[in-house]
Amino acid sequence: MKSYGQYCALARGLDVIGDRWTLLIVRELLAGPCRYSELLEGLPGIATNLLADRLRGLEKHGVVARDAQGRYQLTAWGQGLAEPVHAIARWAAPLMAAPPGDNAFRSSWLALPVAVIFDGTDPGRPPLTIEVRTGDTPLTIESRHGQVRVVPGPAMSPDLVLTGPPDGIIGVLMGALDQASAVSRGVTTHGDLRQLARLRKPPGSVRHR
Amino acid sequence: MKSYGQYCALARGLDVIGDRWTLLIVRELLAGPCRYSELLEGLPGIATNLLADRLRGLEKHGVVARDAQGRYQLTAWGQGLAEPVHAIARWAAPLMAAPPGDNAFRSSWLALPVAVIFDGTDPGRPPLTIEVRTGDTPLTIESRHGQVRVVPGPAMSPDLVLTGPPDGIIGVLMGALDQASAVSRGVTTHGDLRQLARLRKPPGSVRHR
DNA sequence: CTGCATCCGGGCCGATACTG
DNA sequence: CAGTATCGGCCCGGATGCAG
Repeated sequence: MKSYGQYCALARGLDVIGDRWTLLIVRELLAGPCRYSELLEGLPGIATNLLADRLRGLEKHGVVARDAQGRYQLTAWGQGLAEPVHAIARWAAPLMAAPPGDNAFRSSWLALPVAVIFDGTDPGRPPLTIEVRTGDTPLTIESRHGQVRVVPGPAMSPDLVLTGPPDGIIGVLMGALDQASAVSRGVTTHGDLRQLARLRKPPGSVRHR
Repeated sequence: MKSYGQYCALARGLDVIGDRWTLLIVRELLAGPCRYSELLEGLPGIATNLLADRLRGLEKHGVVARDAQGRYQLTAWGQGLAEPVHAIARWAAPLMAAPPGDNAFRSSWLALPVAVIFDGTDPGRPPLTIEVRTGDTPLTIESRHGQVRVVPGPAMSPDLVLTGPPDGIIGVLMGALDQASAVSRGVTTHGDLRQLARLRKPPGSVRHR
């Protein structure tokens, strides 16, 4: 992309990450190192040459590097994009109220709303294991040591199991849907939904970065 | 722009603000309502039809609205873009170490680094008035009631006056340049630079949103 | 003068085919 | 598996036109 040619941090930042698809590539890499084919799989709709172009650009700018196995991973500076990405996702949360329609979905993308909803470290947050069955593959949300993280695959002995379409799952995780609304959205639950509320941050609490 | 077609908050957000120039238009509007011609002036390099296109798109999506005088302004939702914009600017701060070269610059763009450096409300922050003479027009940084804001135009009786090129000014505001380095960067100061340090946030302090 | 619309050349995007 | 090559089409950028 052509540079904006402006001496402004926003413009110079967008010179690096403003290209189409670039931040979505970063979203994939925020989950950990990825092979080229994994990126293609996680970015339905991208053309292969564009993915190669973007990765070259990100590597040139020092956002992405190759590891020993040739996988792509974020540099320390690239990891810093978690905050802009979360900020955009938080701002765009109202857009998720519209149903997926024919939009593509990968269950790994749930890591983003989970990071936004269960942000930061909270010593008072209880441990909990949630298995989520939606999209292409099951996934586990784990609350441990006051932090919430997402790992691929099913859980061994989950406290809560959520099954259903992605919009319903996100509504339940956000706390926007109660048990009855969740059912009407096609979400079936095994376990007590109220455990989720204890994972969310109380409003006005201190943010840890 | 074509939609990414993904059920993901980041992708859906970028469907709205991911187009080229869009976030720079938002940057301008974060300073307050703007006429079309003011936007053109603050966005050197943009084509007039693109500005019109982007404004239409932002209006359609509910990010921007017209006020009684026909000026463009952010909606309540659009104001929420301050956080993503600040997050990108914070991430891109290292890119500002490279000198402006032939990049364009507007002194009003200093509002962004000022918002990032002197973020939030801090009751312990002393009142202070700084006049900055750089770029196209002078501008005043005011610390009042624990908050720091930028207003156009010179100050009546500033505690500190900074004159010089934009990269030097930003270095001084960040605290990256001491008095001697500032001079070597072409910045002349009237007043005590140490007053600036009292405006910056102590690391690890609580963030208020 | 403000606030756009139109036109057009060039470059980027998107889909497919192909290769080491 | 991990990209490169190619090509049509759309979007971007710059100049110009024009209505209120």
